[in-house]
Amino acid sequence: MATTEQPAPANTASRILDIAERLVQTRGFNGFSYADIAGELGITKASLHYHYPGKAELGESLIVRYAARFAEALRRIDDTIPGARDKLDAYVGLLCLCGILAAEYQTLPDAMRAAVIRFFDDNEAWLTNVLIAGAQDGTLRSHRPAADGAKMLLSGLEGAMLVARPYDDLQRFQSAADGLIASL
Amino acid sequence: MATTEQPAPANTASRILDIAERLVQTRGFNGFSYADIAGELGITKASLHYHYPGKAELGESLIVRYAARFAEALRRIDDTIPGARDKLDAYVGLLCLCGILAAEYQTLPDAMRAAVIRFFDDNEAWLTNVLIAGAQDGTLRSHRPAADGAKMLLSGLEGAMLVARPYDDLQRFQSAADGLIASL
DNA sequence: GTCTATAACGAGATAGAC
DNA sequence: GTCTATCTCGTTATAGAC
Repeated sequence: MATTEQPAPANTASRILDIAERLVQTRGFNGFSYADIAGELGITKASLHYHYPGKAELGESLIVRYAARFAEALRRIDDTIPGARDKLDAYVGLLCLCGILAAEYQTLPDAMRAAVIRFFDDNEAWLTNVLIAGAQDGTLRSHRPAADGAKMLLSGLEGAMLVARPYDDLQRFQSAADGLIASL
Repeated sequence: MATTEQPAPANTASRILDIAERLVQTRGFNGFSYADIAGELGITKASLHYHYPGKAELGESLIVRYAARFAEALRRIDDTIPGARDKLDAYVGLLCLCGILAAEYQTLPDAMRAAVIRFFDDNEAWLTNVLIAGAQDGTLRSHRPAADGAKMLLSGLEGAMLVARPYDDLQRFQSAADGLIASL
């Protein structure tokens, strides 16, 4: 039964995060307000404060959830994709939220700053492992230490997202990303 | 006479831009207010509106001046540095303002958006020329079309600035930049 | 060219009823 | 859990005196 089953409508708290996440990615953390979320969700600003006492807590929950999902996605890549190069291709499709938060870093609440740093550190560690594995099995050239390559790759991909943003051009991002990976 | 000559104290209008430029680079365009500038300059917020009617006009003047200075610096590089690789090293030292504006793009006044796009386009054109020259005289490898290399280099450098920001680590940026250029 | 004073608005946030 | 009502603050901006 229940042949017309819909995906369970998420509870309010997570729907708030869904909307906030989209707004952060397009306008930055300082570029949206409680009013934006409330309007879109059809409830009042006051109700938002029931779920998240303040915008800092909302932002922290946001980035914690994002980091957890990201870590899970990385695990899935590790479990299902063998080749280093293919792993990197899959990785490119994940990256999103933290670039814009890096740009806003100086104006973010403390808890969010720490989470942003942690996110980059985790990404770098994961990338380093992939580059090491790729160098060992010969699928990637290794002209430099894997840790340096990981830093450059992360920087390059975040930058490609950043620059592609004004052009509103996903293709621009994808080809820059492809070029970066091809150079490894 | 005038042995103790100081650099002529800039007029108010340009001192406003000086302060605003520094604030944009650290906090983003939406991360500072007229009050910040007024406080630092020792005048009132109202006086700022005499020089720049609104924040959008201030932002536009800011980026126009920045782009002009940047173009002049590029000309100087072209005039004084022969090698493609050395040109790129000098270029890395210039880059600064526009990365953070790219991140904020969706929330910028229209006039600023256009200027941001123009800035990236100009940079890409200049880089493309340098890469072509370097390929012709053999000082740079040319594994891909110069225009693609220019896009990747610009993205990579802006990204390196972006990611280095939370770590407050100029060395991190410099080594990423060196690595990018070395890969050419 | 700079000031005081104030307008007009939007932001995040709180109290208390339902 | 959501509402109405209100508060406080910071923001951009304007009017008009000096």
